[in-house]
Parts: sequence; structure tokens; C-alpha cells
Amino acid sequence: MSPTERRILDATRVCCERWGIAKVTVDDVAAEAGVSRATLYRMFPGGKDVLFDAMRVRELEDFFTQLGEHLDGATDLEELLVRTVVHATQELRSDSHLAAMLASEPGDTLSELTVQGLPRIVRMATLFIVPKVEAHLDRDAASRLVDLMARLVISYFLAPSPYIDLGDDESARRFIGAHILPTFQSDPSTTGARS
Amino acid sequence: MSPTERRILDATRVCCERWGIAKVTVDDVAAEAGVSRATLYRMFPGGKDVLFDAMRVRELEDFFTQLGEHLDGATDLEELLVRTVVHATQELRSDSHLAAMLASEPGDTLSELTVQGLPRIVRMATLFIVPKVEAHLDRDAASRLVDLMARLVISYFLAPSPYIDLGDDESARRFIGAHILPTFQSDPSTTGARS
DNA sequence: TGACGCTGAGACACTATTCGTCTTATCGTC
DNA sequence: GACGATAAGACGAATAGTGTCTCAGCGTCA
Repeated sequence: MSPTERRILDATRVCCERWGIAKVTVDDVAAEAGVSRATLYRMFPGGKDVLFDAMRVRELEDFFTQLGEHLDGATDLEELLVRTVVHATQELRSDSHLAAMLASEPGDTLSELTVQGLPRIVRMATLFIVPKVEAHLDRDAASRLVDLMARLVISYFLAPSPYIDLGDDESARRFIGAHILPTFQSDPSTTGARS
Repeated sequence: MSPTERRILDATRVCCERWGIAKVTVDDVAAEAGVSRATLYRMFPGGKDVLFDAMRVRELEDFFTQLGEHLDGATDLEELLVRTVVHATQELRSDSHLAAMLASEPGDTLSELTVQGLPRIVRMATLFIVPKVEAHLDRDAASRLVDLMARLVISYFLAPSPYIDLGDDESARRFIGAHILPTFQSDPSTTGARS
């Protein structure tokens, strides 16, 4: 990735945080990046859509990179999963940009966390987290587990439950110990495998 | 002021805080206020300009109303002035909306604090603060004093000085005691009266 | 030197958005 | 039922934004 591309993506993010995605124009981004519109279209042919998509991809990469760094000390599977969901949940909650977007553009933002974005989120989670889980489970089980955990984190973030708080270490540990680990560690055949 | 007018002005403020004044449209405000565009134009004929102007006026009113409440316990003139400038300066500094506007739309915002807006600010300061100063000075001196103080607060806010911090009680007190009070209290003829 | 690639500036046609005004239908109130 | 206030939305004009294009300037490398 060229420095110019990076500058443009940074500028896109800055503009989105300043104005919200709905109000940002290509000119805004170009000006913020100190780049001409021609250059921007050369780097991101397709314009707005491609540009914002690239920004989202990079945000996800940053998110999971940071998340990955918090998992290094985890020795057993339970500890790994607990850290993952707790940190991810806390990150989501403390992301003021995300909060602002959810407030001002709930439709787009929710779509980005569910119908449109969830497959990408799961894919990225798989890319970053599955390798760590594979220390404890075979590849297929690890993928299924990460897929499930990603969905749970998103769901409990968007609609908190009175029973479980995945941002709380103890609550998350209890939940994982009770409902996740048993079905993945002891008896893989009960995980709902379709084939 | 009708409840609808109030709702519209509130909505204007909300929209400005969310997107910055440059990105807000009349439709945005109407939607936020839960009011049709027709109603908005009926209440604020002239559209955008009139609407944003009205919002600025109300922001100023709120600012000075709040400021006025902080001055009630002041007994002597020095105390009154110190409280005024310190509170006003601190309010300006802690206004995140203002900070965001200064960052993203410096031209318009500065204009609103200087060439365009300062006369209005001074007028509003006169309206709210002069009555309190008149307990210690005659009307003309009080007006001149408030005019001067308003300009000083704005100036030191926009361009902080290494010598004086009007947001600091002690520094403000020293400054006012040394340079303001002597020229207003002891010898009104030295205040540069033109007529 | 001259070919090359990259960039900024900006013209261009097109589309979408926004503005301000207007009409119409629908309320609730008297 | 008349009345005033309102929401909804149609409308033309003006403005802003999009995406593509050309062109000139700039360094780099041969």
C-alpha cells in the first residue's frame, strides 16, 4: 500500500469522524488528504463506494490487529476466548465514532454490522483469531467457533442482555465456560456440523 | 417564542453539533425537529441564513444567561469582573462544539467571533453584564468596561498570551487589578472617552 | 537531452441534492 | 362548518457532487 493510499484512507476516516459518512464528499477527502481528485480516483477507481469500502476494511484490520495483540498471553482456550470477547466488546463500546454513527445514521451503521458487514467481520475475525484458536482445536472447529463468537459479540453489543455482559470478564468467562467450551472441546459432533 | 420555534432551534443546534454548520441542510433540521419544511420556512422566513442566525442568537443568550448566574455572589467590582472573564474563558475553552467548528470551519467560526459576530457578542454582553456593573459604575463607564472586557476575553481565547491567562482566577485578578480597574474606578477621564 | 510515470489543476457533462415557494389534504379548535 | 396551523410533497431554479477527461508540470532514469 502506497503512502498516498494510506494518506487517503486516513483522510477518509478523519472526514467520516468529523461529518459522518453521509455528509462526506470525495472533494472533502481529497482536500483533507492534500491530494487531487484525479489522484484519488486513480487510486480508488469506483469512487465513493470503493473508497469507503476500503476504509471499512482498514478499520477492521486495525481493530483485529489491536485485538490480536491482547491475546498473546492467553495459554488455554478459555482464557483466549474470554479475552477476545471482552476486549472486542469493550472496544466496540468505547468507540465514540461508532457511537456517533449509530446515533446519526443507524441504518447504514447497523447494516455495516449485520447484513452487509457481518460476513466481512467474520472473515476478518477468522483470519486473525482462528490461527490462535488452532492451538487448541482442529481447523474446522476453530473456524466454527470464531464464526460463532463474532456473531455473539456483535449481537450482545447491539442488544445487551440482562443475563450476560460480554464486556465483563467474569460474566464472559461464565458464559463461555457454560455454553461454548463444552460443545467445542469435549464433543465436536454436537456442534451442529452439517456435513 | 412558540414551542415549535424552540424545537426548530434545538434541532438546528443538534444538527450543527452532529455535522458542522457547513453540512447541515434545511431538510436535516426539519427532520430533526419533526417539522415540515413549510413550517420551518414560515417560522424563519429567509431560510438557512435566518435560521442559523437565530440559533447563534440563542446560543449567545444561553451563554450569557449561564454566565450571569455565576456572578450573583460577587460583591465588589473586581470580583465581578474576575468571575466574568474567568467563567467566560473557561466556557469557551470547554465548548467542544466550538472547538470542532474552529477545527473544521475556521473561517466561518472566526468570523462569528470577530468581524461578523463580535458586535453582537458585545451587545449581548452589554445587555446581560452591564446591569450588574452599574452597581459600581455609571452607565457609560459600565458599557465601555463591558465592551472592553468582551473584546479581551475573545482575543485572549483565540490567541492565548504567555503573560495572561483569563481562564485562571489569579492571573485574571492580577490583570484586572493592574490594567482595568485603575482606569475605570479612579479616573474616568482617562478611559479614552471620545465625546 | 528526452522518454516515462505520476501528480495537480481544472474543464466537462451528468446527476443528485438543496433551496425556496407553492398547493393540497388533514388535522384539531372554535 | 369555518378557521388556522400543519404535514406532505410537487415544482423549477440554483447549487453541489460525481466520475471522466485532458493537459501541463515535476522529478527520475536512461
